[in-house]
Amino acid sequence: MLGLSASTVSRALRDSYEIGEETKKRVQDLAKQVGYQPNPYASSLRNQVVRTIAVVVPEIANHFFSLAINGIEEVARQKDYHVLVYLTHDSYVREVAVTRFLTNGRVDGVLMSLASETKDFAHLETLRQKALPLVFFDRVWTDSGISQVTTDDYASGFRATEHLLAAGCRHIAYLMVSGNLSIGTKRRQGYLDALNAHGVVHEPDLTLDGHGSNEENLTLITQLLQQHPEIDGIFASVERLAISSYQACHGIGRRIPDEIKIIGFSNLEIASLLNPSLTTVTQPAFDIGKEAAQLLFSAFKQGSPLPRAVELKAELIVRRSTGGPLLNP
Amino acid sequence: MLGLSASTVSRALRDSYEIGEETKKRVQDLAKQVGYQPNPYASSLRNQVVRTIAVVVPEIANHFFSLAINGIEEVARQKDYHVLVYLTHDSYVREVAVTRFLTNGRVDGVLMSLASETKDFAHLETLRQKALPLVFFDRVWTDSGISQVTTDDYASGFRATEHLLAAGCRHIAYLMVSGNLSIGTKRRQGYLDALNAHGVVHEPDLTLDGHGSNEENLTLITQLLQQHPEIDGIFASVERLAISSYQACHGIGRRIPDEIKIIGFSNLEIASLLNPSLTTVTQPAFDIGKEAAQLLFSAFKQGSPLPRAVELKAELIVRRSTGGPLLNP
DNA sequence: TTTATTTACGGAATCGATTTCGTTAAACCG
DNA sequence: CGGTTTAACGAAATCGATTCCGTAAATAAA
Repeated sequence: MLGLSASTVSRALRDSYEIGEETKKRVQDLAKQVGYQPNPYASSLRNQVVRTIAVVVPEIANHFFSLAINGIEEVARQKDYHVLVYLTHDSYVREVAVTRFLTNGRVDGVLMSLASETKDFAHLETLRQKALPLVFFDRVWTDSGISQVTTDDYASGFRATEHLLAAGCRHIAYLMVSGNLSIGTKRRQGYLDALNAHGVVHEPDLTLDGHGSNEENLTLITQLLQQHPEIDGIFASVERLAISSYQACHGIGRRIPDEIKIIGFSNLEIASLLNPSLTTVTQPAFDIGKEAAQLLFSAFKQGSPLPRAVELKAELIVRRSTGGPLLNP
Repeated sequence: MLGLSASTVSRALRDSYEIGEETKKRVQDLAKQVGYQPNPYASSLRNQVVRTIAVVVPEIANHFFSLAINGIEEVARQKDYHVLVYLTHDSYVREVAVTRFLTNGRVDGVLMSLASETKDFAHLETLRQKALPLVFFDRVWTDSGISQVTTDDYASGFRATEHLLAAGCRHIAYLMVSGNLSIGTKRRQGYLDALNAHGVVHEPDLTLDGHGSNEENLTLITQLLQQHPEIDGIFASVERLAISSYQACHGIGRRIPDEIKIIGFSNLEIASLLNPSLTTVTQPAFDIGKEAAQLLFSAFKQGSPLPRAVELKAELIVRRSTGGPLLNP
């Protein structure tokens, strides 16, 4: 439109020193006027940079993950990056499929929270081989030497269990989703060590693996409570299982906190409005997302900085479900 | 690696009839072996198709939207499409900025739920001009002639109000987030018509615009309840405001449902576990997402099929907060 | 005044995949 | 057996933006 070559236009738009001031202005003004926007994929082809990252999570209808994505999006927006979201629904097969099509230059980096089914990590080695930056958050591959952002899972598990013990519980059920992942093992180790530290015998029968659907979990928990009427405390290591526990107790008329006390990892902002209000171990989900994204972006800048493992602290919020006050935060 | 030209390889991988069977097999086998994946952006440059859609929503830490995204992702995955997620945080400026960088071939289509601030739609006209397929869901631009998926907002607003009236309420507060958007006006019209149909006078002072932060809304609602002690019912037209209403009532010791009854639009799967359990108008969020995505994909196939307006039905689930039974779904 | 630099821009190669247009050799037809 | 068709493949153009390389004109240095 201005009788200039494509190279001149390109340089003018990128404010190159090679272009005269007047020409630059004419180009930039016209570009603004006609709303010109460069095709991002054409430039990615030259630059080998797409300004896009992938977020791979087990689920999205979950407070922890939606808050984490919120944090990630915030950082990405500031850096002018775009965010692709993929859900694995906790399926290993799906996770492998997703990682496969991320290794084609589709994204500059990946933020990932592993599926609970995942035991084998070969698909993640592929990312490393292709030099695709990767940062885990929450559900991490611990000994991978890959950057990760987690919560103080062991300490939180210990504190949560200790809190139940202090509230008088002696038969504490432990509900988890994955024996493979760090969040499974670390929180569980905290639970075991706390029992041990307080001289309470660990009863393996009281551990339940709730990796299925919410309906299945509700059935399993109900059965567990009926088969073991001695259970006087439940430690739900993920939010979904805390909710299912409430439903199970309501269903069979078990009174919380009188007959049974419940504590759960959760980011429900309405935990205080539940009946009764739920004592939670609340992870800084938004900050975990932000921190993970920042780690990823720092990996873009440097060649490859030392992989870092950041651990943020979770907060124990005592409410009515473990005998806390009727009115609470 | 096989001494073949790029054109032959490309054709072999796409199973072209122009390539000999034996050559095809050699190429395909080697591709599998070395894990070859074509660069999606290079092919998008030729095909003018990126197999990527954008989802633009006000927020993500919200049951309705996270469920809708879940539905969208499900359809996208089946069609082998990728999903970019953008958050507007209900900001008009942000929404305009997002639409701007979607018109560069970055995506093949857009699914959008409008920011509550949005009153002007010029930025969306741009999408139409650039022939970028667009489908609204939930928070739609009603008279745009653009495909949209909504809930039966008017009928739901009417039913919800009628339910409060039947429960004995005579001074019903209406809490909303946006007077511009259809979900604001339609639900509100249902509320007004229901009052009218039952001979109850509408009190304009009892309508509150809660477009700010949760903290601000909590303050506003608390003030409203204190200034109008006659209020015996609250109709929260979005989830966030229902939660803030609970907090306000708890905060100033207003007993639900004895002194005040509350009904809210909500997709909280734990509405039944709240104290007291919350009567909800529950939208089929997952299906809305699916339906919207399917509309978008059908627009890809056809040149441009007639814009369609799909309306799904919301469900009124009566629980304790409006005097329903103590045990409920 | 002649040579060396800048300044300001255009041409063409490049990124990776696809596709149009040839081209060669074998197969087929009358 | 000469001419035509078909099968199977390669060369080069293409998508849009960027950048290396070149070059003409203007300016500065010698």
